[in-house]
Amino acid sequence: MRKQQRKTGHPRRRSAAILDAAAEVFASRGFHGASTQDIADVLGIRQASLYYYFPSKEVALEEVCLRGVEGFLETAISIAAAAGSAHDKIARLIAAHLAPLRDRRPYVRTFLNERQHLPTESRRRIGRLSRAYERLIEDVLKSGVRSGEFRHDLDCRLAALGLLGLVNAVAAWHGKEPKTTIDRIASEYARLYLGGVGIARATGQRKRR
Amino acid sequence: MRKQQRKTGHPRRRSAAILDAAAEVFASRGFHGASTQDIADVLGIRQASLYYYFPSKEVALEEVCLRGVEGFLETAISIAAAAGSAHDKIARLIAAHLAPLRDRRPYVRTFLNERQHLPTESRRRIGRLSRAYERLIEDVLKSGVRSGEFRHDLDCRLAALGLLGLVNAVAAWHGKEPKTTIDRIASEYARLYLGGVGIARATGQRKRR
DNA sequence: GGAAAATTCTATAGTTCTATAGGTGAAATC
DNA sequence: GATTTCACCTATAGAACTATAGAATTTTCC
Repeated sequence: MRKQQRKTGHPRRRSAAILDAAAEVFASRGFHGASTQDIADVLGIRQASLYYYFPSKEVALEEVCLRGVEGFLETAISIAAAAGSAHDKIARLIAAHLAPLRDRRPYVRTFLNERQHLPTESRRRIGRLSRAYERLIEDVLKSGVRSGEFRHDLDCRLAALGLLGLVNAVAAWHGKEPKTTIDRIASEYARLYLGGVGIARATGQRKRR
Repeated sequence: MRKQQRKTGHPRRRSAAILDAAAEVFASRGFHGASTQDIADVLGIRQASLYYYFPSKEVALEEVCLRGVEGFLETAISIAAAAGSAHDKIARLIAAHLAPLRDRRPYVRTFLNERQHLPTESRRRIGRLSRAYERLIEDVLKSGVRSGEFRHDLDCRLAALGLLGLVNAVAAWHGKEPKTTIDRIASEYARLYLGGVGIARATGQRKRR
């Protein structure tokens, strides 16, 4: 008399679906706002059945957050290490930072908004990752200042934080904004960040009213 | 055998202190992560005593969020309506947006991060406010494009969202970053947003007065 | 000093939520 | 075709949390 339909398939597939559901629910309602019941509802299984896949809600958060950050630092390191102008590197860093939003937005959002609720240990570990990432951006900016590409009086720390604010905010609205592909955002933001909103290479002073 | 010290003073004072505590706790642990017990602990009173000041935790969130947004739209409207270049308006909008972080950061943070948990009605109301605010920024950008101050191919919608991302992120780290005053952030971000990180000199953001 | 108002207390009902224990049927393996 | 493993199930213990009721204490005001 069971009316549920079993999902057959490889175990990998199923745990992935479980984690997807958790990410979805954590992203939209927040870790504490989401109950394990909510996650189970998405999957069409019973609340207690989730505990076959993870030992606690907190561990589920850890796994989601982990998938939310994975790759970020590595990719950024390889971009920074490659040859090229600071200009190009910043543009590539922006594109690489936004790319994961295409196929794992709920994971990224959960990482960004809910990592503060991780247990102390993993929160610290992830905090170190974040700081390394920030420093890496800051270093690229500094190298751009040294090479003369960027303003000599640029506050690289503030500029790095600004860049992160700019790109991280995308996770919050992308998907709701119509007709805005990740590619488009990346190229527009790169332009914005590198050259500002103004007319970058105009010769004369703008007219003022 | 009561060891607590009563805070005497005007009723206004006391309710303000209660709301401060709620804002503090909501900002640092999130609405659902914060218990009424946590708020009471900050104040040194019993959990149930809070219900003398508000009828439910949700209403407390409403009041905190309301104080978190109040003034934003009004200030922005008057900046947009005033005379001056689009350049100046953007700079002033940035400064005005950051100003409340000086004296009500927990309120602003709670608004930014927890408004999604407001009951439907007030969430909608506040949603409308936010959208009006976004549109206003977008309009200033558009006027800058028309006047020739900004790039003719600027995507004003994206640029407006970018500006908001930039400034809203400050709420998350200001206070932890050492030696970074709101004034300094405002002027550096205005420069960044208007002229980018590169050595653009075209548009007259020079200080004159 | 005494009445009224304001503020906090104790005690607890009632709900919601996480997590555990043990069972069941289907699928995979031998 | 018997056995083991997998992926769920039911039932519930136990903790945490919101909110109410009514008493007690402190402060304000005359």
